[in-house]
Amino acid sequence: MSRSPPDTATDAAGTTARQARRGHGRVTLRQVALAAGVTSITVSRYLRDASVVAPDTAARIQQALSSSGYVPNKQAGLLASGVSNIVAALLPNLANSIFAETAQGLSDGLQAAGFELLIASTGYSMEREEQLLRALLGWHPAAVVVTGRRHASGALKLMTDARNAGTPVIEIWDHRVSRPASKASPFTQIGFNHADVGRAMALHLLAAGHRTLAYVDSGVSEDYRAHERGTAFKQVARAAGAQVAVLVAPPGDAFEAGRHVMAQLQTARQPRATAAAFANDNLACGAMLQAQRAGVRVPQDLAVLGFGDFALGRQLTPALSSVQLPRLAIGQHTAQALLDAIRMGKPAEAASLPWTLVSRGSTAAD
Amino acid sequence: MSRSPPDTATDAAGTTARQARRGHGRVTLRQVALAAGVTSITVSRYLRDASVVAPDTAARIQQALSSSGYVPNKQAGLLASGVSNIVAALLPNLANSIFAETAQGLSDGLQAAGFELLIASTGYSMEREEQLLRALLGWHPAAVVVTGRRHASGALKLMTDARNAGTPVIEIWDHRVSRPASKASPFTQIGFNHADVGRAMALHLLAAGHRTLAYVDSGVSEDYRAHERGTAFKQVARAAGAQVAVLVAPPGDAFEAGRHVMAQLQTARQPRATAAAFANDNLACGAMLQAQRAGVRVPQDLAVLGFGDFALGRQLTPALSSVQLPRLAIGQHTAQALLDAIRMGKPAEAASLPWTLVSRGSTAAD
DNA sequence: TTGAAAGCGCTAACAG
DNA sequence: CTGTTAGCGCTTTCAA
Repeated sequence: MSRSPPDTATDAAGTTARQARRGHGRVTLRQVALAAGVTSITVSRYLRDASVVAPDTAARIQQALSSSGYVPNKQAGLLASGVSNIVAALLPNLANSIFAETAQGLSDGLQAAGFELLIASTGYSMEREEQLLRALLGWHPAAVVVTGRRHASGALKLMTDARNAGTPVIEIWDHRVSRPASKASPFTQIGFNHADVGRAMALHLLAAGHRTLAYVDSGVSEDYRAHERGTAFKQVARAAGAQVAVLVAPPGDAFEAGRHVMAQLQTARQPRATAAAFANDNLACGAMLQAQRAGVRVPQDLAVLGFGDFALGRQLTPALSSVQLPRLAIGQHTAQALLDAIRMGKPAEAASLPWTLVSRGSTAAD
Repeated sequence: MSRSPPDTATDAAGTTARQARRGHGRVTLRQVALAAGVTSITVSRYLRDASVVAPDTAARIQQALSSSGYVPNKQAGLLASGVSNIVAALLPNLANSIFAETAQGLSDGLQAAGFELLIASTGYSMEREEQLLRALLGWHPAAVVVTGRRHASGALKLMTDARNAGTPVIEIWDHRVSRPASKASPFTQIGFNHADVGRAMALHLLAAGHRTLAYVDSGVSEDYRAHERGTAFKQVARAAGAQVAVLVAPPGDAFEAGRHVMAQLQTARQPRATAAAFANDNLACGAMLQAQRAGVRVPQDLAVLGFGDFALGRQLTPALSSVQLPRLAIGQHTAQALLDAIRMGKPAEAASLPWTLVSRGSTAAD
């Protein structure tokens, strides 16, 4: 006998035509169709709406399907149909409960409508945001969700291109009315105005009679929303004739940072603040725990105001005053707006969502 | 003039041949190629390794590329190449810091290797896990990560099929040596043995002299790992002659639940427990805060032991004793194991990762 | 170093 | 109700 080429390459012609030339061992629609004695398109139709095929055909397809372990290939499906059921979302962070709840709201709303959520966290880095955005856009998502209105220029270009190609692009967790007529952000915003919150925080403390204030900013220097709240806080307080010191929390564990800042506040040489507002509740809680340990009375010696209204703050004694945010609502609302936009083929509608400053023991006036 | 059909349907025939028959307005490889005066395949090669094309060709391609806003279509790319760079991961929950850190570890490890993470949360529901698994498998991921070793039967079938098709499947957050020879789990496990932890928790409290114990189980009934810790805790404690009451935390906010359980412990008719172990740190912290409020001294009146070692527990006074877990390590290790497995074409290797019971003030013996 | 042809697995469009 | 044909955008294989 003559030697045949490497034995993987024998005559080949046999096995159901060109069976395994590039395939990857997975069951395809055609294999299911063959087993059911129909063509792929019929199975494809059955899969989307079983009622469009004849009952007995349906039965055979069902049979073939369940004995095969078929899993539809989405790459192929989306490529062929051109419609994507993916929504790409970029959040600064998933560990933080603030964004986790938003993700939950988004996820739930989309899941119910048959969309899938491709999610990634940027760690507050704009550079990483751009990279991730580029990668996620490769999936040609039906919509894109990003956090905030500040982005790297490359990211902005990608967002603009996507929007021009008809993909809804939504910026969440911020909402800022466009300036005069200049460079109004061209993307839909769903969130709230952080400067408004900063002002409300200042007014709350001023109303309780405080005239020497501190604002403790986030240690995450890229968290511009925290800075905006701080800036507005400072402006209002100073306009009212109060003194304001702005401190920046050290990076790392937020509880620890809060403790540290509290210790710092107590040893300040300048006139000692009688009230402090924090960039988030974790910082504020850390500060409260430190106060407890150091014998600083809250609110008598120092009033403490947080941001975010996390579960923990409500459990402290005294309970922490804070700003309750539409965490879940942002996600839910965004999901809804996205779905509407996708269906209508129009950009999504912007929305300003409500927040509430909740006054509790930690800022009670005597 | 004769009326033309609805004015969207005028002659149309013009635009660059069959241009818009099914296309979707996005820039394709071919458009870039046309602009650069080459064919698509050349651009494709350039994109993967710029050095394989002639320098001047490369220059023109680069030029065409950057002036076009081209974003590669991954659907098409993966379909054609048959290799996926997606890793699908299913976690019970993203809000909880315990899993968020694992996600972070996974994400970082995969990102560095050019893989993308498709992540979804099951809310501890096996049914949802199965649905999500089915959906995620449609992307034909390079590997699959699920949480725990218990799954719905449909999910198990999917996992088995995937593994048989050569896709590494890893179960994280658990590690249980296979029983005699019976139904050893066929999937790679990366995590730790929860019964071991439960035993260590009991031994720790017994060693401090406690003989009347309580175990506060998670209110999430599907969290079998918490139950396993509880069962082991009970067995060891009873074997040592101690009394053990098992309580179940109410569902809902964990801090609140912890408070509630603490109140319950103090009004129990049975012999009052002198030490309580909790299914997680959030419950334990809620209990500590309630104790503080109710004047129960920790550890003198009641020793408290948590699980998870969350940042908050360390800030309380006294600091919470807890079990420090390889949260991040599970993610990192899994990423590494996955990558090795994908490259080697072998199943990933199982691993038991270390944890530590950290003794602090809340369980200090007098 | 570049191109032509074929095909990944699926679905749109039009028959029948 | 079902099949045929073509093609989504990219990559593989082979040839030049």
